[in-house]
Amino acid sequence: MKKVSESTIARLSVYLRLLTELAAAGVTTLASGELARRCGTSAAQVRKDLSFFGTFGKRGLGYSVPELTEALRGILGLERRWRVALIGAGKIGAALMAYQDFRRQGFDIVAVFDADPARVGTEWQGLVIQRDADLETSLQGIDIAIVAVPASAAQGVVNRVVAADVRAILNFAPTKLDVPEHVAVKTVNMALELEGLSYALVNEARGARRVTSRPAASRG
Amino acid sequence: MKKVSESTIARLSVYLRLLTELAAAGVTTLASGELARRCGTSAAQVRKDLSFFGTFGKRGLGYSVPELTEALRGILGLERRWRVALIGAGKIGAALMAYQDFRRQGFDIVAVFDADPARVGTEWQGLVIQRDADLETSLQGIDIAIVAVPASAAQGVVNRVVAADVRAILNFAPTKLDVPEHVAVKTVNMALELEGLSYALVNEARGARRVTSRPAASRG
DNA sequence: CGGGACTTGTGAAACCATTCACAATCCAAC
DNA sequence: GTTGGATTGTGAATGGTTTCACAAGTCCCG
Ligand SMILES: NC(=O)c1ccc[n+]([C@@H]2O[C@H](COP(=O)([O-])OP(=O)(O)OC[C@H]3O[C@@H](n4cnc5c(N)ncnc54)[C@H](O)[C@@H]3O)[C@@H](O)[C@H]2O)c1
Ligand SMILES: NC(=O)c1ccc[n+]([C@@H]2O[C@H](COP(=O)([O-])OP(=O)(O)OC[C@H]3O[C@@H](n4cnc5c(N)ncnc54)[C@H](O)[C@@H]3O)[C@@H](O)[C@H]2O)c1
Repeated sequence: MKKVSESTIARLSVYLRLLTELAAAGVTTLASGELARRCGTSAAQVRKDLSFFGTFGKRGLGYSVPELTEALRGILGLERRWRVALIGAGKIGAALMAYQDFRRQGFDIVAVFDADPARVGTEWQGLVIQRDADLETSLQGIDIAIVAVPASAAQGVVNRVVAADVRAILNFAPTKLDVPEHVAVKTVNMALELEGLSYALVNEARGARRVTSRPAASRG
Repeated sequence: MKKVSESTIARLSVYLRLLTELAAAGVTTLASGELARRCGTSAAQVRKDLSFFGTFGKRGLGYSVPELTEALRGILGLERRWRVALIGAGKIGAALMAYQDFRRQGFDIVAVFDADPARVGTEWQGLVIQRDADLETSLQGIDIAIVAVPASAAQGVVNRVVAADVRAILNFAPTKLDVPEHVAVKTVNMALELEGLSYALVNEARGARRVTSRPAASRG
C-alpha cells in the first residue's frame, strides 16, 4: 500500500461524519462535489483521497451513502471497538469521560488512572480510579492511552505506557513526547490554536491572507 | 509581508513554549540544532521558519533566549492581552475555565454564555453566566470566541458571534463552520485524532509507514 | 592577529499535496 | 439500441513546504 498523508486520513474522518448524518436523514446517494461542498474541500480532493484506497463510486451517479460509509469505516479501522485508558482524572479527563460520542464511534474508556491518593479507589463516572503505580500491569489489552496529566508528568507517563506495549497515544499535555517509532502519538494542543488565532488577528491588520496547512502528530 | 504557512506559525508557538521553559531554567543562548531537537523538527526548518520574519541569531553562536522569546511574542501577537468569551458552559467549558495556563499566555476569559435557563445568572468559576440571548450586545470588545456548544447549535452561535464582529473563533464542535473570509476559525476535533490513531493501529499491521502533514483551520 | 570551530541565513533542489483536465463509464429516456 | 447528461478515477501540471548545502559571519584561543 502506498503512503497516505495524514491530511487525507483527517479528511476521510470528516467525510465519514457527514455520511453518517446524511444516512440518518435518509440520503442514499451523493456526488463528490456535494460531499466536498459540505466538508469544505474540493471535488477533486475527495476523489483523490478515496482513490488511494480503491474505487467506491459509480460514474455518472456518485457514491452510495451506505456503501461509502462502510468503506470508510473499514479504512479507518472503525469496524471493531477500541479499548481506551484515560490517565489523569482531572478537568479534561472529566470532560472526556462524560462525552458519549467517543463511545458511539467505537472508543470505549475502560480504565482510569490517577496519581492522587485521594482520588484512587473512588468511583468516577462509572469506573473506579486505579493507582498510577499499577499502570504497567493494568494496561494489558489496552489499545489507546489518553494522557491528560500535567505537562511535567507527561513524558514519564508515556514511557510507562509504551513499556506496557500500548501503541497509540492521544496527548493533551502541551509538550513534545519522545516515543519509539512504532508508537503513534497525536497531540491536542489548544494553546497552539489560540496563538494561531492571535497571529491571525494581528496579521489581518497588517494585511496577511489565507494560509494553508499545519504539522501535527509524530510517529517515532 | 509574504505568506507564511500555518505549519510555520504552529511551530513558532512550540519554539516559544520551549524558550519560556529554558529561560526559567537560566539558559541564555541556544542554537537552531538544539531548539530543533527539543521541538521535534530540523535545524534547517527552525532557521527557515524564523527567516520569514527577520534575522534573530548570531552566526557562530546561536540565538539569545530572551531576545528570541520577545521576537516570537511579537510575531504571534502575544505582547498584548486578548479578551475571550466562552459560549457553552458545559463539560469542556468547565475544563477551559479552570485552566490557568491560557491566562498566563495572555488570554483572559471575561464572559461566559449559556442557553440553559437553569444555569444563566449563576456564578461559575468566578463569572456570572450570561443569557445566550444577550450574545449580540454582550460580545462588544471581545477578540476571540470559544464555541463549546453541541454541534447542532454551533453554526447558529457562530453566525451570531460573527454578527457581533468577533473575528476569531476557537471551535470544539465537530462540525464544519461557515464564516466570512475575514474571520479566522480553528477547530479542535478530538474525534478526528482518535480516528487517526485507529487508522495508525490497523495500518501498522498492514505495514504502512510514516505519514506527513494534515489540514486544519479555515479562514473564510 | 590569524586560524579553527561553529552557526546562521538563504537560494536551489527535492519532496509532497492539491488542482486540473479529460477519457472512461454509467444511467435514463426515448 | 443509441444519445445525452452527469460523474468518476487518474495521470499530468501546479503550487507549496521541507531539506540541502554552502557562503558569510562570529567567537575563542594561542
Ligand atoms: N483543562 C484544560 O482546559 C486544558 C486545556 C489545554 C491543555 N490541558 C492540558 O491537559 C492536561 C490535564 O489538564 P487538566 O486541566 O485536566 O489538569 P488537572 O490538574 O485537572 O488534572 C491532572 C490530573 O492528573 C493527575 N496526575 C498527575 N500526575 C500524574 C501521574 N504521574 N499519573 C497519573 N495521574 C497523574 C493529577 O492527580 C490530576 O488529577 C495538562 O497537561 C494540561 O496542560 C488542559
Ligand atoms: N466533552 C468532551 O470531552 C468533548 C470532546 C470533543 C468534543 N466535544 C464537543 O464540545 C462541545 C461541547 O461539549 P460538552 O461536553 O461541553 O457538552 P455539554 O452538553 O456539557 O455542554 C454544552 C453546553 O452548551 C449549552 N448550549 C447549548 N446550546 C447553546 C446555545 N445556542 N448557546 C449557548 N449555549 C448553548 C448547553 O446548555 C450546555 O451547557 C460539543 O460540540 C462536543 O461535541 C466535547
